[in-house]
Amino acid sequence: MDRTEIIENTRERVIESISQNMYLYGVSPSIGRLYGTLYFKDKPMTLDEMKEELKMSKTSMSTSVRTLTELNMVEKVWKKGVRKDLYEAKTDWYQIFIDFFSNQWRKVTAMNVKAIKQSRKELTYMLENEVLAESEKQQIQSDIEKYNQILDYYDWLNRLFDFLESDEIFHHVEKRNKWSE
Amino acid sequence: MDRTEIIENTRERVIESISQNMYLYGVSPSIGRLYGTLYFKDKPMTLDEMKEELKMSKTSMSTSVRTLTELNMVEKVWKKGVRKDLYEAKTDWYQIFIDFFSNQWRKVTAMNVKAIKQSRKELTYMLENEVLAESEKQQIQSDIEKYNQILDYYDWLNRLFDFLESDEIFHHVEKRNKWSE
DNA sequence: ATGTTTGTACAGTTTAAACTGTATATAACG
DNA sequence: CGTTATATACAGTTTAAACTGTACAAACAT
Repeated sequence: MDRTEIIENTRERVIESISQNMYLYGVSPSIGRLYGTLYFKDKPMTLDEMKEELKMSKTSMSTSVRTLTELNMVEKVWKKGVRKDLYEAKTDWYQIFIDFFSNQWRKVTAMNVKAIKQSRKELTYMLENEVLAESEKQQIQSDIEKYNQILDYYDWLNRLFDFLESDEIFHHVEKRNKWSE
Repeated sequence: MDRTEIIENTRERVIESISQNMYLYGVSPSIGRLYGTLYFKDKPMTLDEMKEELKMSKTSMSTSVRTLTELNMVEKVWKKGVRKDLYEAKTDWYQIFIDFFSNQWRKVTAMNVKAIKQSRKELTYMLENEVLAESEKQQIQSDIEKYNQILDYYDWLNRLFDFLESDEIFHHVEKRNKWSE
């Protein structure tokens, strides 16, 4: 095994490890492997280069790159004279982590909040306008209380995301250069 | 449509919304629906009751409950005289959120760190013990620098999890009772 | 002990996600 | 303008995940 091969293997191991773990961001291992590949290439890549490197279809590369773009993990770059689209990996993992929450989680919680408010509205209406048996009333009030607690939680979650998005978090959990220079 | 049905529908909407969004925790919609169902039942449930309620197999209920238990979203409870296992939903979503990171994310980052340290070790060895062309040397040093940056990031991430796990986070992003009493 | 009940392993089936190849729209170039 | 190159929509295929039913092991009751 020659040296170039060893270097290649060390990379391969790390890429594999990154890809296996990217399910935390809700993407498949293949997409993870693509990100890993882009991460180690210091130049931007075209879809054809990715296809070649990963031995996969161009269609897959296209959709995967789109997914990674939506996650803010990859961006399209322009280069004069090059017709093909070029993509490169973003390398600021702190930012990627924070963006993931701000984008993905916020979207999801917003949908939940909507559903809950609608349900709460309907229950409140019943409570105010209908003649109810005592057991029904308690049932409803118990549900409304649950909804309220969930709303408070989502409110907290959003403020947490604000906290992360502003760089305030780095005052309390600071970046350190323990390993890198 | 009578009142009981309306109440049921409002719950159903919220459960559906919860279940659709639980992919953020890496679980399937069915598992989300199970959690939602348990969440609204104020009593613990047996596997047979879940099976009945969701019209699914007992095997699925068993594995789903296990998954939810690993996520700290459900816990087994004991009740004198009842032979069947009883499970109930945990309701402290703040804690669930934090536990998710402390457990799942930490596990994953630990694996990544291991792979990276191994790779870095091999590269460092080459650098110190082999005669290398200048281009190879630069290649290796560039990779090592990448590994170091990743390690610093993971170090930060773990300290962030510490920050969440200690209740320090609640001093900066406090719980509020805006909706609930 | 013996018989019953309950939870889960496992193999097989169904359903959904990932992936490919072709066909087409859009943009770049002469 | 016509021609060529590039990315993506879409239908079809493959692969993986989710789910079920049966069979068995562990726990309990008698």
